[in-house]
Amino acid sequence: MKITNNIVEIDGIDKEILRNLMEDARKPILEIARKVGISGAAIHQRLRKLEASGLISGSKFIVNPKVLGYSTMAFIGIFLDKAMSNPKAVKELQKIPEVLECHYTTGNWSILIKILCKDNEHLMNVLNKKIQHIEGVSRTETFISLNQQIDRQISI
Amino acid sequence: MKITNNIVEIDGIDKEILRNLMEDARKPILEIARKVGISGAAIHQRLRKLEASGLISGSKFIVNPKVLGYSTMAFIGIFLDKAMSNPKAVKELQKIPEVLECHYTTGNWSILIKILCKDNEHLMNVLNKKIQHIEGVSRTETFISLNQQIDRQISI
DNA sequence: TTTGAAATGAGTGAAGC
DNA sequence: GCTTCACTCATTTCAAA
Repeated sequence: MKITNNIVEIDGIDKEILRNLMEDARKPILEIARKVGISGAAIHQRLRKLEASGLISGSKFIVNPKVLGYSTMAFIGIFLDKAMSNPKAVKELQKIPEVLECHYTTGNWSILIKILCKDNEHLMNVLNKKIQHIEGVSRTETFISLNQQIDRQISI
Repeated sequence: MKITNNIVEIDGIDKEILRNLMEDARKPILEIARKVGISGAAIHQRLRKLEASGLISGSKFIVNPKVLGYSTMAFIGIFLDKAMSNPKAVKELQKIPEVLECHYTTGNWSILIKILCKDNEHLMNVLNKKIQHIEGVSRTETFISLNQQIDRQISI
């Protein structure tokens, strides 16, 4: 592992370890060890270094929202009255559990959010009863995702 | 666990298990067992059922792209000549590793993608040399994320 | 950075309530 | 659906190369 300008460079074994764990966070270290041909203890130590470098920010179980009845995903562009209102608006958006992502963006809107609802009615309620009521929000534009065709992490 | 209309409903213990593993996929089952007060084997059995129900779609290590030098995230709205071109365009987008998400959306564009690049120059190259060259792509609109303020999964 | 060995702790499956 | 028990396997640490 090499660090230049706060950018980490990793070698092929680290990449192999990460690729395996990015696919399945519970894959046993020993199994990876057998695959890449070094001892489990070595992998263990490499992982500690990767964590210390900040490259690994954790691990997550992925739940399938559709099985819980959440099948409407949408992007919403939000216009704010003044740029000033941003931190306050984000604080309010945090409180809405349906909001999965929130980006401060260049271009048309001040904020772009990704939201996940059960159905269109649920989406409408969140929009009209929650988002539109946030102080500073003047207008919104909604784009419903009819189908998500790609969903992945950075490739290593 | 109850299943109605293909929608799964889970009880408080399942929620507790999922919440723990969504936060840290490698958290030992026995540790969760001690927290929620039932045996490890019982948790193990519940997890098998949750997997079988399709609620759990796997687990992932999360890498921090900034540490690898990827610090420019953007959303790009893509206009396609004809709706027909969609499957072909998606196939081409699949081949571009910088593309993390791809949604077929209602509204202005045919497609909305999320993309992660090292810097603005890298983003410009992907746009001009890859995306604009895809057959059927007529125009694009780019929104750079200056700051991602929320990033989470569905709340359980 | 790697290794092997040793100790602790976790995952798994069967049987019984 | 939970429990306990027995077994196997993984994780973690450490000293040494």
